[in-house]
Amino acid sequence: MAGNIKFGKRLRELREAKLKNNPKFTLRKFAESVGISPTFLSKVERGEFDPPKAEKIIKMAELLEIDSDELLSLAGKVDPELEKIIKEQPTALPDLLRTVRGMSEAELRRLTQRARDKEDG
Amino acid sequence: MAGNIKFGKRLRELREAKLKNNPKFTLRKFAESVGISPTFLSKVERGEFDPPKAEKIIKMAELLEIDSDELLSLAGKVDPELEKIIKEQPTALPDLLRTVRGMSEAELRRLTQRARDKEDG
DNA sequence: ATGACTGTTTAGTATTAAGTAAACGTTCTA
DNA sequence: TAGAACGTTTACTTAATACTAAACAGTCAT
Repeated sequence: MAGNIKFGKRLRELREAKLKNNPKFTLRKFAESVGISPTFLSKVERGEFDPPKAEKIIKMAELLEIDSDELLSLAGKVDPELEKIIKEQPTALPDLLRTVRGMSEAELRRLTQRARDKEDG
Repeated sequence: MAGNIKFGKRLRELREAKLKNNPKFTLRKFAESVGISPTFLSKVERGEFDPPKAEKIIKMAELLEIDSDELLSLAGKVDPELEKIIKEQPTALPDLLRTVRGMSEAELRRLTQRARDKEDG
């Protein structure tokens, strides 16, 4: 119930942009497509309620045709799929994450590229 | 309430090993040190209740003088600190994790070592 | 044979997250 | 001037997680 206004503002912005050329993006209709009540969406968009759970946020991102990581991040949540990935390597991946903590985004991108190279080659 | 017997069995094993040369590790006293009731610990150790939340598991690992990742992993949980790390790089780290998914532990260790080298050098 | 300490059982409670139904005032259209 | 649709408000609900207090039965030392 604390309310995250950044998430809400961005969501309304994205939804209203879509609404301009698609009448399926009214608050009521969008809420229905996502699987939540208009009541709840209204309050979330105005920061009166916390963002919905990750699953609903991912659904929203799909409908809005954007990358779900942006909305998840604004909501202060992490894609639950990442938790699954970590659980598949429950000692090596925590170690990796703790090691890369503090690295810049560019460094992380280079490391990711190197990991990808390994996979392919 | 499902009950995770592997976590419980291992916990009891570790606690009873400690108890052999330290009377502070009875079920009641250990429960108190961790900050949970003996009722709850008894049921958790016998797999009748789900493991406690991550924070309590980490406290247990400290008291037992073991690496918390083992217990967290048995409990099917992830160190909440990792979520914080991901949120610090909310696009690069999800990408990295999705990229390394499926890599063997040895490969992950090599990658971690490379990340560490970069940091130091 | 009592008191002190075990772990266990019975019977629940507390907290938090994640929402909802229905009515309301406003605007737009027919 | 009625009907339909919009976003909002009021007043609660539901579901899951994470536990707890108190009584109980067994063991051990005194």
